[in-house]
Amino acid sequence: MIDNTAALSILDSPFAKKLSAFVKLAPSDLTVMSDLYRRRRTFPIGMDMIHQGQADQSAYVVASGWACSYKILQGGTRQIVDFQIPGDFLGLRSVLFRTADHNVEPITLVQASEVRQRDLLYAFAETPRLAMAVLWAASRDEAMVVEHLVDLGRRNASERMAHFLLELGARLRLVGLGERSGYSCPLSQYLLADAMGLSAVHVNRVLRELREEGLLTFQKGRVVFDDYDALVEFASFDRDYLDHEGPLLN
Amino acid sequence: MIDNTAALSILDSPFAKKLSAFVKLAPSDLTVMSDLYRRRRTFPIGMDMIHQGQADQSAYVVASGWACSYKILQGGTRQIVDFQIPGDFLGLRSVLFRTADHNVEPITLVQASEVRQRDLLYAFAETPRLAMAVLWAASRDEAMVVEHLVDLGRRNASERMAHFLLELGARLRLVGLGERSGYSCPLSQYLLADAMGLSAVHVNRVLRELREEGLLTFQKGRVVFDDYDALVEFASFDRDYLDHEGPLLN
DNA sequence: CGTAGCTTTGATGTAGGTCAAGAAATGTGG
DNA sequence: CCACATTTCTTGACCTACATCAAAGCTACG
Repeated sequence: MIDNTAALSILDSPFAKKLSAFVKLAPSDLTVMSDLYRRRRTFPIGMDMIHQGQADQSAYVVASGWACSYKILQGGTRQIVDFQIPGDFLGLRSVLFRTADHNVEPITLVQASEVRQRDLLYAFAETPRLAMAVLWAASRDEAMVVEHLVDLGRRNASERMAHFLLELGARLRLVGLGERSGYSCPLSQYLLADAMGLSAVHVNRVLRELREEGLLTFQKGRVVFDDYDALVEFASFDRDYLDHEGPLLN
Repeated sequence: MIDNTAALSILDSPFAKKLSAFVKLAPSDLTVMSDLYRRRRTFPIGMDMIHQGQADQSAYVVASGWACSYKILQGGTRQIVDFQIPGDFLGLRSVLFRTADHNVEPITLVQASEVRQRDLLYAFAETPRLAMAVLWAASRDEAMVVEHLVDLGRRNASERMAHFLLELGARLRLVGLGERSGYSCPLSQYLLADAMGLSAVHVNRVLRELREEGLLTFQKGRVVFDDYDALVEFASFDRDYLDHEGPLLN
C-alpha cells in the first residue's frame, strides 16, 4: 500500500514523465526509482549544488525551480552550458567521474532529490530498463547541448536567441510548464548573455529587435511568442526533435 | 579457447582500452563485448555512416580512421560537433532516439564495428557493469562536447584553436596514437573551420600566428607542439580532465 | 526610501568575416 | 613520369557583427 502510494507519486513527477516517454516503466522499476528519489533537498539562491573540482559529488533530479550549469574561465568570464528545469538530471557526469568538471547553481529556489553513486549502481544492476532510461535521458541532454553548440558556432545573435528560447519553451511544455503561447522565465539578461556567448548589452539589443519584429516579447519574467510560426521559421527550429511518438521501448 | 582469443583481441582494441580506464571489466563482460564487436564494416571517404533524419540507424565503435559528426543548417553552413577517432562510440543517440539528429561522415577510410540496438539492450541486461561503462564513455564524450561549447562561447580564435588541438592530442594519446610532442592529423583547414565556428581563412591566420609565436606547428598533416607548457598556459588547458588515475569502479 | 541589481540606449573600437586571387600540394589519367 | 585538374593553403583589402565603455532610468526589496 505504501509502496503503491510511492509509485503513484513518483509517476506524477516531471522526471518520471520524461522517462516514461522513452521506456514503459514496470512497477518494479518505479519502486527502485522511488528509492533513488527519496532524499529531498532544498537549495536557496547562492548555494552551489555542484562545485567544479570537488570530489564525491552527488547527482540530483530537479523537482522544482531552475538551475544552471556553467564553467568559469580564467579572466572571470563564464559560459553557461545548460539550464536545468524540473525533471532534469543534473551532475551525472560529476558522479561518474568522481570529480565535477563544472558548477551548478540555483537560479531560483530549487528542490531536488539527491542520487548517490551507490544507489545509481544498485538501480542499474537491478533494473537494466531503468539504466537504459537514464542513458536515454542523458543522451537527450546531450542532444540539447549539441544544439546549443550549433547555436554558438553558426548562428548569429538573433537567430541564436530565438532558437534558444523556442527550445526552452519546448522543454518546459514537455514537463507541463509553459504553453505554446509562452512561458514564465526567471532568466536575467546577464544569465542569457552567459549562455549565449554574448554581452549583456547585446542581448538587450537583440531582444528589442525581436520584439520590434513582432516575433517574441521577453519582459517581466515572461517569454511570449508573438508569432510562433514566423519565429520557428526565423530560427529554423526543428519543431519535433525533442518530441517523439510514445515510448521507444516497450 | 576461441572465446579466450576473442577476449584477448578485444582487450587490445582502443574501445576496451578506454572502457578499462573506467571499470575493471570481467571476462564475462569481455565476452559480451566481443559479441557487440563482431560485425566489422568499412566506410570509404564520402560514404556517410549516419545520416540526419534517417531512422533505424546503427551505432558504431571506430576501430581505425577518423570521422566527424556534424549538423547542416539551412544556408549550407555546417557545424562540426566532434571528431571521432579510434575507440570512440558514434551514433549512440541515433540508436536511442531511433532517428538520427546529426550526420557522421568519414574523414579518412574508417573501419568500425556495428552495434545494433537489440545487441546493446541485451548487453545491458546481461552485464550492468558494461552498461555503466558505456554510460561513462557517453558522458566522457559529452564532457568533450561541453568543452567544445565553451571554446565557441568564450574563447577567441587562437585560444580556441590551441585548446582544441591540445584536447585532440590528449584523446589520441589515450588510445595510443600520438605523443606529447605531437600527432599526425588528417584534418584540413576547412574541417577545422567548420569545427571551430570560424572561416577557413581565419583558421589559416590563426595557425600562422600560433606558429610564429613558437607554440605549435600544424603542417603537412602533422601537429607539433613546439612549446607544450606555454601552449597549455596560453589555452588554459586543464591537463587532466580527460585522465584519471585508474578505474573508478572495481 | 535608499541602495543594489537589472534594463535600456548611445558612441566608439575590434575580432573575425567576406571577397578575390595566386601559390602549393595532391591526385588522375595517359 | 608528365600534363592537367582539383583541392588545399596563403595572403591582402575591406567590411560588419558584436564587444566595450559609459551613463541614465527602472524595480525591488530590506
